[in-house]
Amino acid sequence: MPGDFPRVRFAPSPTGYFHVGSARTALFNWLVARKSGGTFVLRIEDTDTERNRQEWVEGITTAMHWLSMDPDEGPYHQSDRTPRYHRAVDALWAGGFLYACDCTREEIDARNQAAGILTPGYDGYCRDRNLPRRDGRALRFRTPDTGITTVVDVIRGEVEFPNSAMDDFVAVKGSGAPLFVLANVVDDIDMRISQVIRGEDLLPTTPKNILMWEALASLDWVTDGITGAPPEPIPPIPVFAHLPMLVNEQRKKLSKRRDPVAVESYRDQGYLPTAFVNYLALLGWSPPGGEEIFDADQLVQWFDLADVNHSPAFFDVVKLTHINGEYIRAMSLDAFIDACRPWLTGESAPWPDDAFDAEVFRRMAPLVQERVAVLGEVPAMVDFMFLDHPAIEEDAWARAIAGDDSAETILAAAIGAYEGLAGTDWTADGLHAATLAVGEGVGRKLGKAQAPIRVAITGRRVGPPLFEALEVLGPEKVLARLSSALERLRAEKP
RNA sequence: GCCCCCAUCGUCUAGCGGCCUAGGACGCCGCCCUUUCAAGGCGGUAACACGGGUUCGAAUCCCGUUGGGGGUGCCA
Repeated sequence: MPGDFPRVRFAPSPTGYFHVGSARTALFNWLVARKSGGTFVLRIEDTDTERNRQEWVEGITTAMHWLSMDPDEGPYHQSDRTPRYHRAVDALWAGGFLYACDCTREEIDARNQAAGILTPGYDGYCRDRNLPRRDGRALRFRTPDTGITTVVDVIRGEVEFPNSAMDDFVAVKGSGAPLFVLANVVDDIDMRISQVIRGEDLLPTTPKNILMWEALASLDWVTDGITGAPPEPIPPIPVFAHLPMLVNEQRKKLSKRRDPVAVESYRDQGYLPTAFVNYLALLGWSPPGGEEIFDADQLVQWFDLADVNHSPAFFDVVKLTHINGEYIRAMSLDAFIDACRPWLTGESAPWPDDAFDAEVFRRMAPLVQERVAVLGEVPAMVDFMFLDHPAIEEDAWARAIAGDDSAETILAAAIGAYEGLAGTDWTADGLHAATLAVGEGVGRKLGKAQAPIRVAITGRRVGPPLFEALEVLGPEKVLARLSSALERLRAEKP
């Protein structure tokens, strides 16, 4: 029920593609809303005009839709709300919570260095200079010198921050543009957010949020009724929940530069949204019964923020892939075929569109389904079906044909045996029996005997079961490829 | 430097004082099945960071150490 409490929000900054860490944060917010009948708000934090672009906003909503986590409200854009922030700034200024500052970063660093202080923070130089507000001067928030600010966190309990360690942070740029903490808090107030669920990297800024919230509350401000409800007094400070970081193998926060973090790229590789959500949920949380595979309904039913772990979790693509494989194998044949479609036609297919035969694929699909872990692997499993002359991998040729003394005999014998089958018993069983006999002729079990044939036909050493594939491919192509391989082999012989 | 968070197999985790000679899953190894590869079945490898307490009893509670991470922007 949109409008109902609790009200949670996912507030990404559109500075790139959709990050898996963001997806996890969005998921946990979405879960809390679904679990409790609350409202899931999407807010775009685009106050940094230098780094934000509209296309990234579309990327976020598209990816959220793909994961079935559409917001109940929004997206709201901070860039649409600047007048509102200016009102907040005026109120804070009038209340004495802000002061103007014209220090540059260089000046601050120089002073700190001269004083022999290694602390990179602001030294409070302008605190009592009573500089008037003027274009070009930043506005800093005056933080208390003493006391403690306590963050109430559902996951971590009460976390205490000494105010003395907090410097006077910039709330408004010299240009007059609001900065993160200010916009964030004003929005959470106006949108009546009751629970803030976000990454642990934001935990250290939370006391600033709280101080800002308290300042605004002391000004007897009113909300602007953005939700459609009538304006009312400032709501209480939200309860927080800081989710453990998602890290790479080096145990460092996932970075856009070094780690594969784009949700879009997982989609393009053929990961299923259901499997992706399933895996994401397993990072920092596990269901009471210990199940590892579950659907969204079960997840909503079992999920509880209080059960979320405290420690960082490695985003393990190997395990994600395993889970994706489980999902693929659990699909009905029709669903699998349907899901494969994007990889079978158009640019992502290694064959021309008119070479693709849906009926042929349907016959191969059950064999393919249990052999792939991501949909992107499908084309390579069946390309020999749709390519007139599938390329033979060099390594496969070298190992299974050129490097096998019996290959020539096997290929020749297979041609003879298969010719006899054409038109009479061209079935997987018939081909199986014939190949078995060919193998016996050179003293080989089927496993070894089929290798040169497989490579000659498919170009690869691994693939779907051979005889089923040969049956579907038909005698004409099979015999042609065997002959051509045999010719090449003889031609290459010294 | 300062502030904050975290600490069970390689990885994700179960464990919330006795049920733990620590369970599951992924990975890895071996065997079975087998037409390659998968899938499946069976088995194996592998962890409570360290030191003090508290307690009849500690992976579980407290303190410290060490280690890791995050923050410390006129980014979010």
